[in-house]
Parts: sequence; structure tokens; C-alpha cells
Amino acid sequence: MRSDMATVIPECNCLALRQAARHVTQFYDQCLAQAGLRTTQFSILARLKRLGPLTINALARELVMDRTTLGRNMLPLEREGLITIEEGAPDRRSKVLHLTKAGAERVGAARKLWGEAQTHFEKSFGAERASTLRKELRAVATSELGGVMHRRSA
Amino acid sequence: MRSDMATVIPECNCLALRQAARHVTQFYDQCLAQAGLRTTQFSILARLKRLGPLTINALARELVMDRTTLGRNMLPLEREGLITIEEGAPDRRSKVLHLTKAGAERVGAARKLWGEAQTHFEKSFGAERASTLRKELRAVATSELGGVMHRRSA
DNA sequence: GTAAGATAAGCGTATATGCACCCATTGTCA
DNA sequence: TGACAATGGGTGCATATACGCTTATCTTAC
Repeated sequence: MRSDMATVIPECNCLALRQAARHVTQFYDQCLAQAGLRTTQFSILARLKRLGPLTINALARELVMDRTTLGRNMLPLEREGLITIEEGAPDRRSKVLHLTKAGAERVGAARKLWGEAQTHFEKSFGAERASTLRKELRAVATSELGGVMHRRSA
Repeated sequence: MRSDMATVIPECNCLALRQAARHVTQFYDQCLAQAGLRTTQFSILARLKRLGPLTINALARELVMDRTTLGRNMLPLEREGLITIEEGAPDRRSKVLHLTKAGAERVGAARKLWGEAQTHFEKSFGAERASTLRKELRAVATSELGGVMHRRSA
């Protein structure tokens, strides 16, 4: 967790992102723990609360998350009765995620803790600086990197 | 992956970090795939190559990673013969991780692919901008957030 | 020298992540 | 309308992540 001399030299953009994400996630997870939610779970429920029912694909795009990852992350939430998974209305292939009353309440309780985490982080890192950083991170998350094309040439 | 109107509003520092990390990790992982390494594995091996043999705790601190996480991440690398895990010299509690010849070669092969990933990312995002971002991320990763103290009052 | 505390690491458990491959349904076009 | 592509989702697999607890070893104070 410390930087030592000038021996850091990660240089790797990806590693820098992952290290920061690990560090901050641990902190947010600890803050949210007493509400019984992980950071990822909170972001899922909060998104559903703000946007209303969404299909798995739609929500996954929202969260910059792989569809299959989200699909599995749903299960603990469904098991706890925080969301329900219903069959798609016009398109029977799709499944629509609904926030339950219990889920909404859980988000409400967690939002206070989340706010404290935000405050603490920005007190340590700087509010302005955090705002700028988020903007850059958003640009990164939406950047077109192409990657290796799977099957076909798309 | 797109931003739509102004509907983004993640606002959450942690979510912003995680989304960016997911997006970029996918790209780097795809680039490194033909060397048979994930981003995390590459960072572990590269660190060992640069710093020489390290204990699990020391390497975990280096990588801003939980000790137990690193412990498990070692196993696939050991299984493939890229590292060896030896008993600590003066302190028999510790285990020292050594990069093998095969491991060094693997890193060498992957480093070229990693360079291409870096170049591609910085071409898309901007080299200056990436450098600044890394600096900020390093500050985040080393920031003192305290978190909830476990057992005792420390 | 020994007991108490500190430290290194492992293990069980649970979630998080995403690729390859699969099936079902929908949309398109001739 | 019937073949085919496109799309929504699931499953198997492997790695990644970290908390709480436990064991082994080391350090320190007495």
C-alpha cells in the first residue's frame, strides 16, 4: 500500500487501474458491509432503482460489465429476494430484472453508507480531483479499444 | 460501452474505477492471450523478474493485492512451471517466490504483446493523458483510506 | 528459557470476472 | 414461408478477489 522510493514504475495502464480498483473496492466494500451488500451489488441495485426494470443485456451495458458476469451476479440478489427475474414481455428470449420492495429498502440503507464512503474518499483524495478522475475513468471505460475480434469480422 | 445522453452519472468513485478496470483488463487480457498469460499473471511475473525472489507478503504489497489473493494466483503459475515456491531462508514461515527460466521466457514473449496493448491504449486515449491518469491512479492506490479496523482497535 | 504477542501463510467460503460454446427466439429476405 | 443471420440468455470452466479463522514460526519481555 505504500510507494517506497521511486521504485513504483508500474507504467502499465491496466495494472494501475486494477491496483486502484482493488484498493478502493476494499474500502467501499467494508463501508457497505453492514448493509449486507458488496460494491458491485450496490451498483446493480442502485442502477435498477434509478432506471427501472432492465434486461440483463441492457443492465450489463449500463454497468460496463460482461453479460455473463452480470447473469451470475444476479443470483445472490435473487436468492435474497432483492430482485426478481421475469420473462421478457414482447421478446420472450429476454429476462427483465425488477427491484423488489426489499431491494429498494436495502439500497436506501446502503446509500447512506455509500455516501460516507464517498465523503471519506474525497476528503482523502480531494473532491475536485476525484471529479476529474471520474471523468477520465468514464472516458477510459467508454473508449474504443477494439481488442481481438471474435468470430467473424464484425 | 457507450455513454448515451447525459445519463451516465455514475458519480461513484469506486464504480468508475471498476468499470474502467474491467474494460481495460478485457483488452489487455486479449492482447496477452496468445502468450498464455492474463494481465494479473503478467504483472506478477514481471514484478518477480524486475525485483528478484520475493515472499508472498512482499509481492502482495508490491502489487496492492491481498495476500491470500496472491497466494491463490500463484498456483496456476507454479503448475505451469513459471515460478517455484521455496521455503524461506532465515524465516521458515515465509515462502519465497522464484521466477523460473521458463517463466522468464514467458514474460519476455508477453512483454512484446504488452507493449502493443500499451501503444494501442495510448493511441486511443492519449499518451500524455494516460501518463497523468497513471499518476493519479497511483495516488489512489496508495491513499490512506483507513477502512474498518478488524479485530482490536489497532 | 518461557509465555505472550506479532507475523507468515494456508484454508474454507463466497462473490466477481469473462471466454467458448450452446440453445431458444426473433428478425430478414428472397 | 422457410432458410439464415442476429440476438438474448445459459453453462462449463478457469482465474481473480478478499474476509475470517487457523496453524506455524518468530520476537520480545520477563
